[in-house]
Amino acid sequence: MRDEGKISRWESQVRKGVLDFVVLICLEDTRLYGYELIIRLKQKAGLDVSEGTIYPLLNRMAKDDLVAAEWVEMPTGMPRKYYHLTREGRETLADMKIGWRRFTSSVDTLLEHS
Amino acid sequence: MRDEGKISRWESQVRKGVLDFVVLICLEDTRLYGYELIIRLKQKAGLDVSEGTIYPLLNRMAKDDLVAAEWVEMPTGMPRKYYHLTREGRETLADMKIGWRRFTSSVDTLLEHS
DNA sequence: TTGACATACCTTGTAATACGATGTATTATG
DNA sequence: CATAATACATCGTATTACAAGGTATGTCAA
Repeated sequence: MRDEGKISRWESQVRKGVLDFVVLICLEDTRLYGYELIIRLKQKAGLDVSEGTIYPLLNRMAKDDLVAAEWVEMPTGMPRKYYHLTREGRETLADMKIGWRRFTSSVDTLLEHS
Repeated sequence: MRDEGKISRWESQVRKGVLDFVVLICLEDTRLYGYELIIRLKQKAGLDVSEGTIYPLLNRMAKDDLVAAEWVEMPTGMPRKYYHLTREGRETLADMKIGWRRFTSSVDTLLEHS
């Protein structure tokens, strides 16, 4: 029997590093709140990210001034904390895009040469 | 002034998850010893991986039966520990290749839709 | 010959962080 | 009225990359 656990553990590892990146991508054009981000990552990229991951991550990025947030009272239900990119966040995202392309083509080169 | 640290910390994060993957790729066709692996990752993929990273990683993968190793005495210098893929390592690598493609195209989809 | 450098292995400590579990509060639904 | 969904948050654990430091051998220039 094939050990699925080893693969999913690996996929979790891969997600790890790229999570900041995909979150910034999602926030590039729209303001989103945490819970929405989780759903969007699932639907648009097939990424299962838990709440215990996303909320500390958003806090971290806010502390690093990559994103900023404001509370929005809803006519009904819980208030939402909407996040958007800061200027610094956009600059960082631009750098990450370059880094991402460089990195994936490195891996692809390795893949081809084998 | 632009904060380079934030990017390089991120790149370190990205490498993290994919490191097992690229190491298995490198071992797909040839036997390599740890020190050689470090040099090869640097030259072929531009990945700076330190010894404190690679040796524990190889031990971990050996414990997981993805790779196996044998000592080879050299006519001169330190003996080398040559690693090669096990059958299980090849199966895992095949799964990882699929996972890698799936994952990168998810990210690319996000990138295009923004 | 001595000291520096390269090769080659390893371990220990630390810091970062993903994730499950758990908790709170509100509203809708069966 | 209980359950589920929405929406936030935190805590503890486990994983792990990496710097720093250690061991050993060989080469080569000063």
